[in-house]
Amino acid sequence: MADGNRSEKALSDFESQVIEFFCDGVKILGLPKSIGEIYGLLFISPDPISLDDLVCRLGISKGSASQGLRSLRELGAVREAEVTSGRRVYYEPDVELKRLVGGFIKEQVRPHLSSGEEKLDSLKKMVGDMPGDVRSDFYAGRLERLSRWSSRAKVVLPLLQKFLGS
Amino acid sequence: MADGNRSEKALSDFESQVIEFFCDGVKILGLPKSIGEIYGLLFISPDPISLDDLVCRLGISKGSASQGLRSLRELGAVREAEVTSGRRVYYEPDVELKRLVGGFIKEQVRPHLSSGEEKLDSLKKMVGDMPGDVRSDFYAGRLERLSRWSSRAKVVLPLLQKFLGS
DNA sequence: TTTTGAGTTCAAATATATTTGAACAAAGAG
DNA sequence: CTCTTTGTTCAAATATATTTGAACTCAAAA
Repeated sequence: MADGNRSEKALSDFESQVIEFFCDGVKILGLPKSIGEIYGLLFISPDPISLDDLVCRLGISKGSASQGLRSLRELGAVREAEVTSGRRVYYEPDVELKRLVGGFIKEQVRPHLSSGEEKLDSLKKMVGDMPGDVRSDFYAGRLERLSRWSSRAKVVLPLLQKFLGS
Repeated sequence: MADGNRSEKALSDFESQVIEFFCDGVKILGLPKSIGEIYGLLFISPDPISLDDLVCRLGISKGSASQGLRSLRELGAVREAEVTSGRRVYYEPDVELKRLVGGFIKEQVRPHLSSGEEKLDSLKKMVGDMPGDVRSDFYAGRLERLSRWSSRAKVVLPLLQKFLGS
């Protein structure tokens, strides 16, 4: 059933530019370009899109599309649509800034903060075991400062999400 | 004048771990590892440090050290110390979270936001020139949403800096 | 059960970003 | 003025990250 209606066409100039817009965006976040392409196309498409659509329209490999979609689902930026015509899965974007930011913080930021705090604790222990001289006092002060940075971040992140939810 | 007192020694285990801590940190921000190494050593050193010290102690090239220092100065994360014994320049870190975040926002975030807004305007113009059908209404809605994201960001960033300054 | 098609995985290929090092510039010392 | 020392630049080398594509799994259809 060759479906002339659907989306196998090349990207329009408009679509390309929207996609490029998102590529720029995800680059700032340190995510790969393909993620931006996929989310961009989903974002600007009125109807849900399947993996094969992404492959055809963006001209990327099935592997890229599959991995990109997984990352986006993990971030909560994309979800399966209800459609499910036949066996194929269709996807649609989550377009709520609050949820996008929340997902990014939860997946990309918090894990780093946690592991950072563990390392900080281990460093503090090292300083505790040092002979107490001027230098170890300096070190303790610096580590204290890092702890303060970390708790600031822990206070600010939820606040940030709250502000973006309005 | 071989100065046995100063810093040509290999990094202590403690110093290495602090530096690694900062390398992890800058990676999240999408900055190169050498930036983390340089800032890390400055952060944990009681006294200002010269470019040559960085080269010797971190085992990086002069080129890397020079470029890394420049980036850090542009970010406002590092400044020249008063010392200036002889012709050599010594550096010290800025350790105020508020200023570090402020510099990062100003140098890395705002430029992207600005160029993003320009691209958005151009996209809106494209939609304005489209024949007015259902699809162009959808596009206009999506672009409107992007505009809202952008203004949210512009409100939140100064707020963020304010909170970190307390 | 066998076949078909959607989707995943991962090692190799590619693309991108960082680091190096040698040539160069600038400025004080002799 | 010339020599030395300090630091910069940038093309090439290296390291890192992403993308591809072929082999695979899984589940539904025949």
